[in-house]
Amino acid sequence: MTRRPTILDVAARAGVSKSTVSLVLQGSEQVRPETRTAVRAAMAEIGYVYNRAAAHLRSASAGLVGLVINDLRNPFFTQFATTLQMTLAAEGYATVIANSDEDPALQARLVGSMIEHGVAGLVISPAYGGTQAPFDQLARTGLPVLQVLRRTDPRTDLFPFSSFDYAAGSRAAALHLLDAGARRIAFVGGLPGRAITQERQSGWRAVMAEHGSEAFAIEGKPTRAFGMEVTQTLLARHPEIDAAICFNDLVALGLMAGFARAGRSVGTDFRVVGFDDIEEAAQSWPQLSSVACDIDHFARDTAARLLAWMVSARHPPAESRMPVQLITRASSGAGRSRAPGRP
Amino acid sequence: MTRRPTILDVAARAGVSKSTVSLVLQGSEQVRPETRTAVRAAMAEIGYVYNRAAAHLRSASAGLVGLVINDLRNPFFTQFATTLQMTLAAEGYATVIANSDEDPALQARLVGSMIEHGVAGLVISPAYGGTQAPFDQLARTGLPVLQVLRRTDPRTDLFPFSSFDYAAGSRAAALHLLDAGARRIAFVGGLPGRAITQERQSGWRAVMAEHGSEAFAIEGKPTRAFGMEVTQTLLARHPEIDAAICFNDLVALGLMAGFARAGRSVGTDFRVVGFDDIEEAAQSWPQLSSVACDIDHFARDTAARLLAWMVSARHPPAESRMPVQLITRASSGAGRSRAPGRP
DNA sequence: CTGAAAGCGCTTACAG
DNA sequence: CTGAAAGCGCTTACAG
Repeated sequence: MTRRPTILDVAARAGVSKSTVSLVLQGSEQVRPETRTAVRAAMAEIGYVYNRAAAHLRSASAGLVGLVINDLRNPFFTQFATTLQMTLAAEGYATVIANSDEDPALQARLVGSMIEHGVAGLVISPAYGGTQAPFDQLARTGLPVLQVLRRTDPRTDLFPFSSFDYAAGSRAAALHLLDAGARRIAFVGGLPGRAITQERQSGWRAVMAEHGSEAFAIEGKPTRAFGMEVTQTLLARHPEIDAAICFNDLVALGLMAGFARAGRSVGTDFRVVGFDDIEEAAQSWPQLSSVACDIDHFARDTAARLLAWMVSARHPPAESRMPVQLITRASSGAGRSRAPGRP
Repeated sequence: MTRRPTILDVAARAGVSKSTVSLVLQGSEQVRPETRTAVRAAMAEIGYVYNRAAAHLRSASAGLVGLVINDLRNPFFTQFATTLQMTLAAEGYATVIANSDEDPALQARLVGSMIEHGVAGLVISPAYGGTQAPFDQLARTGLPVLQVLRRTDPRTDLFPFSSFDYAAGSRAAALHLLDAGARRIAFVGGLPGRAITQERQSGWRAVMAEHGSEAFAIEGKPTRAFGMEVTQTLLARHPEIDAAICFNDLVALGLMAGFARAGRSVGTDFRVVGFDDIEEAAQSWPQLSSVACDIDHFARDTAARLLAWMVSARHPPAESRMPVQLITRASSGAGRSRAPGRP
């Protein structure tokens, strides 16, 4: 295995100086087209590979962006990660995706590793718990850092936060269920004490208060298994509940599987609305109504925000909320109509 | 924003030479413990951050591993990617995960980008189609490269291939269904002409041949939607079919949703076995029998293979197959027993 | 155990 | 438009 060719080898082959090769590499306009072509040909002939480490050492950026996700196995985050990566790739940035797996210690190491690798910016959906250390470290670097979907560091001036307008979504879901004939609407799932649980409950709570109904919530893990579990509780101990807004679609699908097992029909006896509108929502039976969060749009928006900050030093607003949309399907006893997310 | 501190700053602060700092950075034994402690303290005080680009430029490796996945949105691959990343992280390697999204052109760019970033090794589950160009480029670098789950380049001496023993899995599934009382077993899903479709069919084909039954396959996309679609075809035009082995669990779940919609019961009238044993298989209703592919084990195994190759120059075998296991549940009319994957 | 020197492969002003 | 020179922040022998 021979030594990897460098710009010196390319320069020798093409009969120019290495500065010229460097300029061609950067797509400079000040090199004659013929020269450029000759240099490109020389590169191809000797199998030249650009060495980013060297470029990075001398200049500012390696064109790397870091993405730290609390749970990459969750399809919602996977979708966000892949779309963000592809959007940034179109702008010439490579994205390093890492999964902190809800582990603050691992997250701290990942953030450290990304800084060492010289990322030009970072997007983080943080794990809960742990210390401020990684954010302090990030603050010291002065790097553009975006908190998305979860806010664990309150310094949104340093780490701007963006998420969806979940409150509007749960309000729309509650109004829709009442409209469809539901009388007692529970909120199912979501870990207690978490900001996102509170946000996804808030619109529903407001509607319940407006209607003088009790806001009955059963909190728990955002999983299918928890949804199935809740079915038992509901059937055995809360027969008066005739509808549920679920923390996410997984809980809703679990709840529906539980009703199926009990031989109870969803969409008439009991109405369900989920959150996220994952692909499966439209493919379950009955089809699941859900508050759609356009994660692709959100990912592209996040990329644009980060690029503006990295490239043009345009600092994003401290907090922003993307609108959501209620998609009504059979599980809430509705047809195919669509109601806007902001009533 | 001030200049990032370098080892020179650390050296000045600690009152040693920069070589000593470098040795401490590498955890060398030849530095006195007191000196080491002093250097570490100096680093913390001035907020020193290791510059990997510089280290990489001078020495061999940046401790980076590349992972290119054809469809990172597929939970099976997501699980593989996250487990591989975490296993390699435990050995001090950072993994750059990228999604080629089944696009050969994008894949070529991603491979090029990873080489430029100086990865020490690469794991690829390749997209189908496109040219050999990226593999030729990889061959020129002499880098350790592992093909996993899909083999698109036949040079397994250069790019060792590993996957699951799907043939044994579909054989076990077919025998189990016959044993449970099924008479006519179809194979549903899997894109025509793909090696993996052929592999997942092969054991079933062999069993059908041994029993003198016709091997009836309906090929198609590996999606829930396709599974639902097939239900119509089956009910309307092939009432004699009383069981199906599905290309993957998504197809199987779609098929089951289709039967549910038609008011037909799965597990008695019709038996279903899926492939992959994704989390949802145990949470659907009825629970789905499936050929389990231990993707976590496979990911750890892949990491070990790659590390052995990168670190100790131990070349893996050209091809290897990991055993699978048939998990029988209600969808095939079985109890909770487990039958081994290799009958 | 520690220090002085060279060099990894680029980019960046600066001359020409 | 092109060339010669310096330097990015490390690691690596090599002396001491």
